Amino acid sequence: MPSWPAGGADALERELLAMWKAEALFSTVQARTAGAPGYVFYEGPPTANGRPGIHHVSARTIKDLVCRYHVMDGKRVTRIAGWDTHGLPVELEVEKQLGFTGKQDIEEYGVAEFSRRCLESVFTYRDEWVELSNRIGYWLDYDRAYVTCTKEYVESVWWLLQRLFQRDMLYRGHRVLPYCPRCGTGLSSHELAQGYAEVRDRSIYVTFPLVDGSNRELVVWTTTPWTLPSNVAVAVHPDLEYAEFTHPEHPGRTFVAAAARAAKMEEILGDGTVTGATVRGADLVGLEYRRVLDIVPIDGEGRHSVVVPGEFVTADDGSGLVHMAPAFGADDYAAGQAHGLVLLRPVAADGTFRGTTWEAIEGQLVTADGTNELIIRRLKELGRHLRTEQYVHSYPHCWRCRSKLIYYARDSWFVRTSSVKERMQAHNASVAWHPPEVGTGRFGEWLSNNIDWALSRDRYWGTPLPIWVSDRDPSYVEVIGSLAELQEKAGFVASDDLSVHKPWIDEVTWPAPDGGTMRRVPQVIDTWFDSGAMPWAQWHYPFENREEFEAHFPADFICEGIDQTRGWFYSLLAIATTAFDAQPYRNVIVNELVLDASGQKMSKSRGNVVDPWALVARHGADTARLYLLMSSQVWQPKRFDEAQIAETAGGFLNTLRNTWQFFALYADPVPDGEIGTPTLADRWILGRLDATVQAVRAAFDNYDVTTGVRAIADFVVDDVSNWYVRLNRARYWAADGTADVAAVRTLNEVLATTSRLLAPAAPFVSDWIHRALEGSSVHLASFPVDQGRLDVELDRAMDAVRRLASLGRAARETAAIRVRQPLATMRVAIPRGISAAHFKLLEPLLRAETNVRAIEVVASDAALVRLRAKGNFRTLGKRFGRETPLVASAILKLEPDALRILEGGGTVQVAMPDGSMVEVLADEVAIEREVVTDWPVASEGRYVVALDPVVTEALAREGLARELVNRIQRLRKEAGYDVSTRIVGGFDGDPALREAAEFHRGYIAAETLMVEFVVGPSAGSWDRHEPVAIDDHAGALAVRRFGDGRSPLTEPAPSEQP
RNA sequence: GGGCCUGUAGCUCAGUUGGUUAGAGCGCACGCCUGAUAAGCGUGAGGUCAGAGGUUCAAAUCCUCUCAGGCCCA
Repeated sequence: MPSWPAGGADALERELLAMWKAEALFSTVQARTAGAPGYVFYEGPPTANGRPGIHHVSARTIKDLVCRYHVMDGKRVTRIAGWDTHGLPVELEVEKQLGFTGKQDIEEYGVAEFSRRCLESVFTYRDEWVELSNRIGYWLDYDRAYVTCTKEYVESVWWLLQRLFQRDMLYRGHRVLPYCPRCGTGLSSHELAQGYAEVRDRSIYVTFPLVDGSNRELVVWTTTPWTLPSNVAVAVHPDLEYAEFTHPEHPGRTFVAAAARAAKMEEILGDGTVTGATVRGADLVGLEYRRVLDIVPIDGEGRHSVVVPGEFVTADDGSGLVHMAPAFGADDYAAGQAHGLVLLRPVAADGTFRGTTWEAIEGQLVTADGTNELIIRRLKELGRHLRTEQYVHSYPHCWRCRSKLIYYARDSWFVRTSSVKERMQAHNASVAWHPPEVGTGRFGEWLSNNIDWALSRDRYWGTPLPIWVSDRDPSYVEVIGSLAELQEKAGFVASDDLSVHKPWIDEVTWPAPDGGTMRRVPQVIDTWFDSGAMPWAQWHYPFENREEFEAHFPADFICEGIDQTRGWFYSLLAIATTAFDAQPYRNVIVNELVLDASGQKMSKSRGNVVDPWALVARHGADTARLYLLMSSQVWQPKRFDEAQIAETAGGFLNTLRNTWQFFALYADPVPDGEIGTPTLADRWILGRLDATVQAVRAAFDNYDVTTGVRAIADFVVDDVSNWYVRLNRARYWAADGTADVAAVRTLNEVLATTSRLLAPAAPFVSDWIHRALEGSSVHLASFPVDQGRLDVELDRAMDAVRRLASLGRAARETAAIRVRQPLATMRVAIPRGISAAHFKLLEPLLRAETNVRAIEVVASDAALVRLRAKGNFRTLGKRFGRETPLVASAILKLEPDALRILEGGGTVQVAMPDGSMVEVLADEVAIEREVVTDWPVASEGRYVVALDPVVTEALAREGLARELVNRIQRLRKEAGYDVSTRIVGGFDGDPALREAAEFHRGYIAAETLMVEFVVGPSAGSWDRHEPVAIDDHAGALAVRRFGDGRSPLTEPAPSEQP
């Protein structure tokens, strides 16, 4: 049998990778399952212009496990790689290379060349992604990977968009969007989420004088002074109380603010503030005021300088009166729509003031500190400024360039997702989320607050919106759904992937029916739409591969990080629902973040990022995979502690390797022929194996990968290595040189089946073992099936034996009697559920483990045992409720006769404190045995052992003999003998030791492969000759090889062993 | 401010529908084994189940609040 590769896990895994490559193993597996029933997996496309990190290893390990499991279970699993290639990250990377700072640079540089560079940049790290995935054993088909920027992919996306338009799911509108002035683009909410940061801003209180003839002034609070020139209304809550405040320092002025903000007003105006009459917000609605900064001409239609009602107004902060600039806030825009307000937009696309009558502020960036400064100073000059406060809040920033975002009304195209909200919720309800709370919680919440998907982006490198509009009548719109249509309308032929992108696609025009020209709208679409379109677009559906698409929709399984809640999880569902009212995926595993050892998020700035390559090189991919799978549930944030890797996953693999090495050492070659008679232990371990198979299958079927992998590890460590192999070692090195056939075959099966169980989780080491044992790759094997060999009675009995052995050792420890010293008797008590017959069969094993001559199971009638009754609260509670403790304490007082009745299944009466009698049933009482003895005792639950501590002369002699064996073995080792070296031994010592040696000479000789054993003074040359001290006995031992030509000894034949 | 998750031994984690004395691995201490040996095994110590209330005969488990950490959203 092959020997375990030297050089650690890395060497073993690289050897296998080379083998897999040479064998084309992945394509072989795929080909073999081609005709099998399908199990559909979707790979979420990564953006390959960033490097893969440890969390990608985590997600890919889970994906790989589930896919491998289903393949081994006889399914066809298509595993197509995908690359997300569009979007702002790509553009920004190119901008960085070129030293650009904004869209103007791109325009000047030329969009054509810019797009070319984006295409090049997209695959910067593709090789690293492929290599790392490959290195960790993640199998994907890269040959037909879907790439979102190919003309085929784009065509499928266009087809989907056309379908949405036909279904009235795509429309043009305005929306106030978070907008990055530097990048010149609106951000989607999922992008927005990534850029919140604590900032300190100035907030100001300003006053708007009413023009109703009173001297009242509205107190308005804003955190964005730059929006004040665009103010057209003030919102009040119609049900809120507003009060008039006056102060001697402001003679003749009356300030209006929410009554609930009185304390704030006093803080602003100072001590002596007088609170006057109150009025409901509804009564303020409709009042007009004088504009505070009259620097923007009002040219549009609509109302302005008016008080409007708003349900969103609160009195939690500010003044309870909210300034409205409809172009620069979502609430503001909605209020503008509702109340017919004019839309003032004195800000250009680059975020600077444009079109004001105030020269100083023209061209200033609205988010710049100096701009606010200017405005505040002017407000002070106008006497409208009341107060400036520091205001610390969480404010959105551009997730890439860190610029402060502004909210800005833009022309946009939307997907009408809100109209199918209930359908999305219904589809979501039938998704099996792991863990479930993501589906009901985070994702469910997100869906229930759904708003229309703002689809368009004012950028360059993305799937162009396939919408052409007449330049004469903007209401005439055509949405293109295929390249063929474009060819028909405009003679356009897509020459390459770039040709369907900006700027080339923008050159495609055709005459409009109204006499104008059909020109494409300038926008591209949200990259998330690309990835969410992959179920269709990866097949170039519907232009090709219709059968493939139909066979691969919906997905049985996807797995991504929690950050995809608003990303891919949503875009898949939104597209499937709006376009087809279909559910796109059935089972989802959501994996959480990988944190560093102290629970901090990994980030480049913290410098705590784990390099996956270095990690794999140090520990091996299997170890890394197992650690990520085992250490905690994959949907919990994982503290990544490298020290823990070696402890958890490494420990398990170490045990597995040792077990293998033990097997290879003694069981080579695996004997042919009939298996012979399996021992109880063989039957037991095969039963455990089947139970493990069942547990692992149940866990994997339920997408609980952690529990499944843990079950394998527990089986290998506890059942196989620590118990089965340890107890059966002697069967492998039988004296005649041939190992016990049943033992070898059993362990062979256990290891081979274990390697198949483990293959989805740890594909390298499992394959190595499987090849060594079976001569074929584990990845071509079937996932094990439970063969029903679990004998529950035997299993329980063995479990009892293991517990009792442990207790026996504990009892020895308390009595300070070492295990080598045989003892006469151990009394044990076991729970009623253990089959006596099976226990009896296993008794020799327990005797050997605890080194006792006899085991007595104490029965209920044994004098040494006292029966004690305890209430079984679980059953008692159901029947007696409040009375439970009373009944339980009455049960404690039951007499032995009553207990025997209960043990036999009968019922008895117990006396309650009030003198009444109640009947209790057998299953309401737990009978415990207490060993009444002065022997050393150890117990755990209902398991009890008591050891007879008396060491008789014979036992002492035997103990000494065992000690001698032990010392001779050590000498053999020191002398460097092979395990099969026959030896000659010599011993002399005090009378007790000599007697023990003589008496047990046969036993000693057999244990140590001793051909001759000289007891008493002897001469001659020895390889080793050393004094021994056993307790207070002293002697000397010597060994040498037998038959090495040295002087013969004249010893009588060994005596028979007693 | 809202939503979700987490808090159990020094560390990492289990803990079923509430039920008798809350478990494991690692680490630690002590010991065993020496034919798996640059391995293996055992025993032991170690816990106010984050805290406070509540429901219940009975709470790590259910409810409420508080505290701490994380994520997401405003």
